[in-house]
Amino acid sequence: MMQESGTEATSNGPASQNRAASVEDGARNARPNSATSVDVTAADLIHLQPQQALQVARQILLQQQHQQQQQQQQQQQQQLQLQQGTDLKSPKDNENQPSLQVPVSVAMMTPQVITPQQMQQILQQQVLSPQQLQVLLQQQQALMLQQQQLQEFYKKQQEQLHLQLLQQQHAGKQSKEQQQQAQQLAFQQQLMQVQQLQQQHLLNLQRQGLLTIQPGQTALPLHSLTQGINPAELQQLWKEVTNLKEENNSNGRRGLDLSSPQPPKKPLLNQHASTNGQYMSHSLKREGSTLDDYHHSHHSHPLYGHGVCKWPGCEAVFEDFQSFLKHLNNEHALDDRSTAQCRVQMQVVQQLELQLAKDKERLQAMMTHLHVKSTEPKPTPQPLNLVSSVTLSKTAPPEASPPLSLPQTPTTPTAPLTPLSQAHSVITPNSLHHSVGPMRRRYSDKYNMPISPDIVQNKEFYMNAEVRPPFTYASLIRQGILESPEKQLTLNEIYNWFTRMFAYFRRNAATWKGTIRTNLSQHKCFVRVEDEFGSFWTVDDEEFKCGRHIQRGRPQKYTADENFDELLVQSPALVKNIQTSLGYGPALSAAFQASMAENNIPLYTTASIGSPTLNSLANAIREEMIGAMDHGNSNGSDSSPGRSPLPAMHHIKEEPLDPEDHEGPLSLVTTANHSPDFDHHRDYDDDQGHDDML
DNA sequence: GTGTGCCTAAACATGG
DNA sequence: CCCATGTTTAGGCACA
Repeated sequence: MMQESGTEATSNGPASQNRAASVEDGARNARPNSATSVDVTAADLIHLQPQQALQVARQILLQQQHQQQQQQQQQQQQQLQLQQGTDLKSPKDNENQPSLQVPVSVAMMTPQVITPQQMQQILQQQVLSPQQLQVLLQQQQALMLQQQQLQEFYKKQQEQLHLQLLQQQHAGKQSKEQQQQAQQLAFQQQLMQVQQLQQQHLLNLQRQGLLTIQPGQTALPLHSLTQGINPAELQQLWKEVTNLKEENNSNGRRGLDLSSPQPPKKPLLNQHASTNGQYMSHSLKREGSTLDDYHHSHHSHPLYGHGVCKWPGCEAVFEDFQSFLKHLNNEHALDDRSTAQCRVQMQVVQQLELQLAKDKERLQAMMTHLHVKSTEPKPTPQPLNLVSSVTLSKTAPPEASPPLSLPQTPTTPTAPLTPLSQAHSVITPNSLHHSVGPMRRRYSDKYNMPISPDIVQNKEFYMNAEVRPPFTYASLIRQGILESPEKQLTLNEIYNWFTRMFAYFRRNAATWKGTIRTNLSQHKCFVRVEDEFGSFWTVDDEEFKCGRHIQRGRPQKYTADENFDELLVQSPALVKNIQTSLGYGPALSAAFQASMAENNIPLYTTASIGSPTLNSLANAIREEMIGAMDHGNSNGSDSSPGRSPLPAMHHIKEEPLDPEDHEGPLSLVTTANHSPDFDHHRDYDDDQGHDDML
């Protein structure tokens, strides 16, 4: 928990920086031209080629952005006129310029949102894994939610400003302009304050891993920051809220009541509906009844759910909706704090949008890549997602396609390159209909596919996308250990490796950490070694290839016809501890294992009887170790500071042997504990120990 | 239907 | 007592 390192969130590579920058640049560059270029609806995307669909979608978004920008410009002009003219407008003016009621801030909130429906349409053309789809949809939904909240807040903000301005109006025309100027000043000060809060908030988000802002990418968040705060916008924002007086005049005095309907806002909502299908459903719903009805009868305020105030950081509980409304008006009224929170929320939304843009870019690269690949093999119309691809891969003879030799030439550094899916299956749109639930089948398990190539090639992808890596915990732990300089990691370092390498494991730490501990204990391939500074874990790759677990429960029956030699060879309990009981340093232990592997000799211990070769080699290593230990422990480990790379001679937990099995130091009988299928995969021994790259 | 592998939760033990 | 670490067991799920 406490070791959730704070550095992972910023570990994006330069490639993603470039990608994000290009997205931003593209958006900026496209704006001036987009008005004349794109005239495609989301529905048209269905008829497009998969590669084109996303680009068109992006063009649509850019077009929408441009329209919004135009609206903003219009508003600026209109507000300029308003400022130059009299401060108060007649209702007629209001009717003539309905766009005045469109808050710039609200327009800013919906720059790049595609509806889930649109997203589905697009995605169903593509080749996607359920995980990727899930991630996209979650991001999209989060965006929608936040936008709704922001819109509600801005409505309320405007209404409250209406009231204030109405009061000012009653105070007399003479002082009105002065008051406005004073308020404008105060407002700007508030926003400046908010800017600082935003930066803090961004930093927090970054630390929490919610945002991934690369060092070279600072221009983006800074840009959005300044974009949200620049003086022009301050002016705009101020004018915009001050121009709502007429609206209030025509509507009567219902300023503070959030439940008060806002007929002039309907065009705004519908306008959004044109760009946001999900919101359209809301707006249409609202059009059927007043907002009052909406809030009171449906009680589905975006800031109110399950009896809890959903204002950021609030979470106050309320019995009924009315008390919530009171709370909303009292606790979250227009003040410095609320304004700051609102602006922060805007930044959050902007960042999410940015992230979405990046992910869409990534998605496009993925789809382009996979689409090309999908035409190569026979287009089997079956399987579908990675799960199935795993299954397929398992049916294929491993030696026919050694994972290590897969010539992967990434089209994009972040596109997930899943050798198996590319080699053996085609991800079809049907896969989208499959559940996006947790994957129970991960490759590298039964046939012990080395996962290094995939992890290495998709490193950046897994680091940034909250996609569950399609590997078993045991495979991942092994990878982490083998990646370490000393081929050994403490439990804590294993945790850190997971959080560092996989965005997915930056959440639900309690769950996966527990699973890691269970795996370490249950898998015979993980060997715990103790030294004077603590304990660490190493990998017995041979055992990993066998994929055995520590015997749980009652020992399996050992039939007399089992081959005794094989039992010797397969002694996992011995491997689990006797090896380390000799006090071999992990590095040498790894070397030892490698030697064993090269000789195709299963790793067990010097104590175990077996081949003379093994015995002699083990003895030689032991002597070497003893000599080395005389020189003390010198070389430190980067990944495990404060711990000696050489374990102390004293060790370790004793293997809990069954009493009837514990006969003599050699414990040969423990072999009886093994699974009946212990020797199923001996043919893959030649693969061993060569995939500890990185 | 059954066996197997994996994941997850939980209980428990141990040591700092 | 709390927490981290480690072990063990049980149940659920997916798959062959």
